Amino acid sequence: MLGQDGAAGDCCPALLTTPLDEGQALELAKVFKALGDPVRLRLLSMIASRAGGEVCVCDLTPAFDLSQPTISHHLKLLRQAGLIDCERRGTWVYYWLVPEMTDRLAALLTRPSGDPLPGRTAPAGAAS
Amino acid sequence: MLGQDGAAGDCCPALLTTPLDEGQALELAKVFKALGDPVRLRLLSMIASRAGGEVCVCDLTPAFDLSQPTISHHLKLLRQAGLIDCERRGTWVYYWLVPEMTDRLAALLTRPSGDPLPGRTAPAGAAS
DNA sequence: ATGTTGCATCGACAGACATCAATGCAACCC
DNA sequence: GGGTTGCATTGATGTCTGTCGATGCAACAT
Repeated sequence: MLGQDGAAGDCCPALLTTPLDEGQALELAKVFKALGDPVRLRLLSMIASRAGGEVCVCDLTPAFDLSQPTISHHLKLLRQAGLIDCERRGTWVYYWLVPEMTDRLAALLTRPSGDPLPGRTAPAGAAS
Repeated sequence: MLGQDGAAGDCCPALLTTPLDEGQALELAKVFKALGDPVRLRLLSMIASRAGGEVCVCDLTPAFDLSQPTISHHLKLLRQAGLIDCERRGTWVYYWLVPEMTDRLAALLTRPSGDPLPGRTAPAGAAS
């Protein structure tokens, strides 16, 4: 997976400075695909911004005009992407953010400040 | 769009600290959806990491086992998402990264360091 | 003008995905 | 026990999406 590759020389795929290989691209795409839906984005946002760090599903479902199974499905995808995790406690199930994953994505999308993206040399006919 | 809302009180959607509203979620989802495909991720990575800041399509296409129309299609989606831009120069078309967009995404996924995500209080029955 | 090359667009098609109603299952309450 | 509530899973269905071959169009070469 993408969340446990602290093994050898593969610390961070470096999206913006080195061409991604196929394997990395496949893993990463799964996570971004999970973020590529407005319902899941709102779910993630509601979970992440919750004081206490946890949300009960029963607090999420009524915020949408969608059936309960649909919300459950979206939560499952977010969990499979490693973005959230959950636990059953008595009758209710609580979800929380996995900040390590969002941290990783943020790092991927951050360009190194020292020797940043080449910054393309003003193209010939682009002045206008 | 998402790239020009420097207007009033909407500087940055704040994915992780405030619940996203439906409109913001829809716009953001378009961008993440564009990133949610391994081919597009590799294309973006190849474009972003290119010395000089630009890549000719003719340098991208042969790197994939896909037809030329398919690559063209993916480039179009990345461009519509605001992640890259392009320009025709003579016979060739050159693409480059729009760093403002990746910067914005990185900011969205970065949790505020001062008073960060509540950091959930160790759940009651989770000690095992 | 004619041919060639680089890239975008079109139309078609198979596979993936979001959604729902129905059902299953666990935990609680009586 | 039986009933109820909270959530996940299943199966079905309509829509979206990745892919291709065929075609169109612009720029260059001869």
